[in-house]
Amino acid sequence: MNREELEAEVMDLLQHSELRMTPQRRAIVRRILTIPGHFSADDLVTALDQTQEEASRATVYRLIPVLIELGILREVEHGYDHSHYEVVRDPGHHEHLICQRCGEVIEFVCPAIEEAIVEVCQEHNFRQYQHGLEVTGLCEQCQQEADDQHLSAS
Amino acid sequence: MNREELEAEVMDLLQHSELRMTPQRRAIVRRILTIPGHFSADDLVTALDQTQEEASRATVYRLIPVLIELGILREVEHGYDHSHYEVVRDPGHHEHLICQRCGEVIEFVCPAIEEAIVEVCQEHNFRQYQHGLEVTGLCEQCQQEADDQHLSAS
DNA sequence: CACCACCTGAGACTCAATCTCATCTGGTAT
DNA sequence: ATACCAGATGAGATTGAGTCTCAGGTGGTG
Repeated sequence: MNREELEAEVMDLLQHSELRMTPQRRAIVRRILTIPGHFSADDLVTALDQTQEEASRATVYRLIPVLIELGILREVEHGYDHSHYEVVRDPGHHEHLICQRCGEVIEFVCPAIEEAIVEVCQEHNFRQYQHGLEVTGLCEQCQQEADDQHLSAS
Repeated sequence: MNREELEAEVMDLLQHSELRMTPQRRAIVRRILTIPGHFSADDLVTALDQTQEEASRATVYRLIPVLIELGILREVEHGYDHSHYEVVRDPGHHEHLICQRCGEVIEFVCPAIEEAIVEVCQEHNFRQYQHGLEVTGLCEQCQQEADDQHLSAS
């Protein structure tokens, strides 16, 4: 799905919810869809400030939970900083490997994990909305660097 | 492993790192090990304040990342509030089902997921330190209540 | 085209988390 | 024992992400 189609779909979703379409909300959605990776709420505020598009911090912060509720955004916790979000682009939910040292985020998909989660939810009669798996550790390069550092220190 | 053994092991870990053993650090570790479930940094500060044990907020906040680094604590994100932590008690790492409505946290273990993660890490030459899987949605009771509400609203 | 429930923005506010810096101390070397 | 100092501490100031307030604005329906 390309950006235009996605934007149309999202706008449609908003229109058919009980929400009003306002220039601010359109601007926020448009901006979100042009951000390639993860972003924080404040990144959004800053990005909107820099262009002529108008949407205040309060409005941005108010819209984010709504977009999560609608399944358009998903919260991604990096664990070190404040909240980050990403656009849900189905199909293919992905999980994250996060390097503790350099902060690199490697995305991967794993059907086996998806299936296992569905089974667990059935066992517990839990209705899954979203899930997020984050594996923290060291990426290939940082393993090398960390090991070198450790050797020279001892 | 009971609490005394765990405490001894943790103290040993601290002693053999480059860290100094201070009364404050001992107090914090002892307190952490007596908390049954998840806790926030501020819960810890409050708990220490209430007893005669002494450790300032700054000291608590300074020690938490160290304990995570040592693998003694793990960060658990509830996503709605500030950071929460839990003691790593091996074997049997568990994942979390989190109810968006009432906040209940259901823990579960799933060897299939653990295995899948190990495989993915091997594929990416990633050295795993920790992982956390959080599934958000509705618990059994809240599904019922949310559905009832939805019906009466329409 | 009038109406009003919903939306917005500026800025005050909250409070978890971090920083500062003067003082203290664990643990090693002497 | 004891002197020494890198590392640790605490009280309080500071930061900053996120929330709240409230007066005024507006989308969209009847």
